[in-house]
Amino acid sequence: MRATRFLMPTLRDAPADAQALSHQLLVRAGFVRQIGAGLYSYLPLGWRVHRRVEQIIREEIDRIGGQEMLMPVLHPAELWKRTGRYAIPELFKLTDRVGRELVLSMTHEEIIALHAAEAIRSYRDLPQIWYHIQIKERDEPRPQAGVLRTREFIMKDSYTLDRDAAGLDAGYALHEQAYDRIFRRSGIRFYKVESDVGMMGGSGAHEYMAPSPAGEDRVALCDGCDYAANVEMAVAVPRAAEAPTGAPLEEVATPGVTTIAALAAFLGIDEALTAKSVIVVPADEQGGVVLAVVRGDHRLHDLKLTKAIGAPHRPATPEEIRAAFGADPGSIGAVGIPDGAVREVIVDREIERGGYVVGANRTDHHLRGAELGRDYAARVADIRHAEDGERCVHCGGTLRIEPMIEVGNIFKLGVRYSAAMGALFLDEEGREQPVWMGSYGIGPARILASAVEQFADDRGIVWPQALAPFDVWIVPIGDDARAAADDLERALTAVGLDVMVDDRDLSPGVRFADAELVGVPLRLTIGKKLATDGVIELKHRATGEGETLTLAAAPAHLRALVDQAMAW
RNA sequence: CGGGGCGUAGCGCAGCCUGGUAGCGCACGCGCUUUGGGAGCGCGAGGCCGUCAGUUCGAAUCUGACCGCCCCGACCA
Repeated sequence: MRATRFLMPTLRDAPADAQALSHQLLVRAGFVRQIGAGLYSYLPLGWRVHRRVEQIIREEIDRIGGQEMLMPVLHPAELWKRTGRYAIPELFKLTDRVGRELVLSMTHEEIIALHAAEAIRSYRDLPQIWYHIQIKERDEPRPQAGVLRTREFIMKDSYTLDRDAAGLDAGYALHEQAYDRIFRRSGIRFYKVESDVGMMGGSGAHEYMAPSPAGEDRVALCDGCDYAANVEMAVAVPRAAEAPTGAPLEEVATPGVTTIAALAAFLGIDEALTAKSVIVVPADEQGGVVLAVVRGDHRLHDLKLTKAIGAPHRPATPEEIRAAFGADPGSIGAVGIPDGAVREVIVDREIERGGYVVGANRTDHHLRGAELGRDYAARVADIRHAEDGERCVHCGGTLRIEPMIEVGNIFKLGVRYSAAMGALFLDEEGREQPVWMGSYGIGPARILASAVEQFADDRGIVWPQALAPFDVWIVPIGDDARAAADDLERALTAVGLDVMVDDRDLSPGVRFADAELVGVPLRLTIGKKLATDGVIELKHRATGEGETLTLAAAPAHLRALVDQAMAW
């Protein structure tokens, strides 16, 4: 490929609205261009990388027996109504000219189940692994960080179809193997972490996470063992608090004290000896408010509480709190709640035992020594936020919490979709059974962006060899070098390398800078030393190290370097 | 959806407060020079100043509405 004929609009300055490093560099280096909020075109450089990622994924899903197919983006709305997903706010909905309702799909469980309903008749037809690499549409409330969170993106999604839970486990395990190979081959740093199965149920899920400051997820990692979990799931041992039991319940006046910090200061005690009450209003038909209680120095985790309640929720307003408890916010507690004031009390398991200072449900008063069981009843659940620096429940090591980009996920769906769509088969006893499904996603653009985030330096992108848009970038300097560059390009192409020759009539400095910005791993400079010493120069983008070699030696040497860089 | 910010040439920005013929850097075209780390000189092209409506003799500039984009939060099955 010749730079003079290649669309590669590099910029000296990044657009002002690009925040994430990957966003800035991908635009600056000419890989992508923004069309609208969360909408991007991939220019030739970007698309080359994307296709390399896709190809790795394709090879590895094929290796575990996946069958590639292609399903439409536009679906009849009726299918989504059947599975109850039509109400998802992120689902794009539209009508055609005669008023038929359609959706732009965000995943393909419905279609897969539909095909299964038609094609799978017997246990003899199972198992199956079907996948495609297709555009997905999501009406994101807030697209951000360049290509990391977009409204339209390409996703590999595969689906396993099995006769029972054991079969699903096997299909899941195959995907664990495939995903491990995919991310290792991509060259990015990643973790496999425990993840929430979400409101849709399901029996198990993991996410594949690439550490990056631009990541939207938070993952707890143990330095002593391989425990890794999304904070939505993470459990940790908090710092110990000596909350004595057996003391009588005692009311204390706490005038003007409405925060935990003020309460602890007023009483001269550790915040960990208090209990924090949070009142929320679930968004379901049942009505009423829920009182959630965590230790005073802990944070409530919204998603954990959502799971505990079984519905999303919002904070109660001060008026709602006064109406239910007859006391101001800041003096609310689980002891002595007026009859019918709440539909449920949920306390975090860290304060299941011990006596704590709680709100007295009387403005400007608290209670000392409140104990679960003796003084009040509640359901116990894990609803607190695990914190950086807390100890691992498995090994006692130290947990740290890092931002990460979700690059893939694997999910045991069970029979939810197959049952809704009538994907049934006959087992060996002739009984009708629903197909057991799993779904497995990967976002190639996120792998691409993660690589930029993880390896870029102050000169630009540094691609892992496996993802680079070109393997080799040749900079010929001087007229004599042009012919040599042509010969070298042919020779390198002949050994299977992707080669860019920067034949632009620009100063060497500009071309070196562009080569570094674009991030191709190997750069060859053809200059004066060819005439004087018969050699050209090779420079490694990642390390900056250089060496010289002869034209004749270049093809075999570079081929070996590329192979070595992609070995794993 | 709540809060904040920004829309002027391909990119980065100034001009707006205080209304009067739209500018700078980079990039781009032509010529000459230059050729191992973002070259020099000269000439040149490129803008419905987001849109619409007001105010005014006159609007990039003042007012209003709308649209778009970014950030924080909410949301993200």
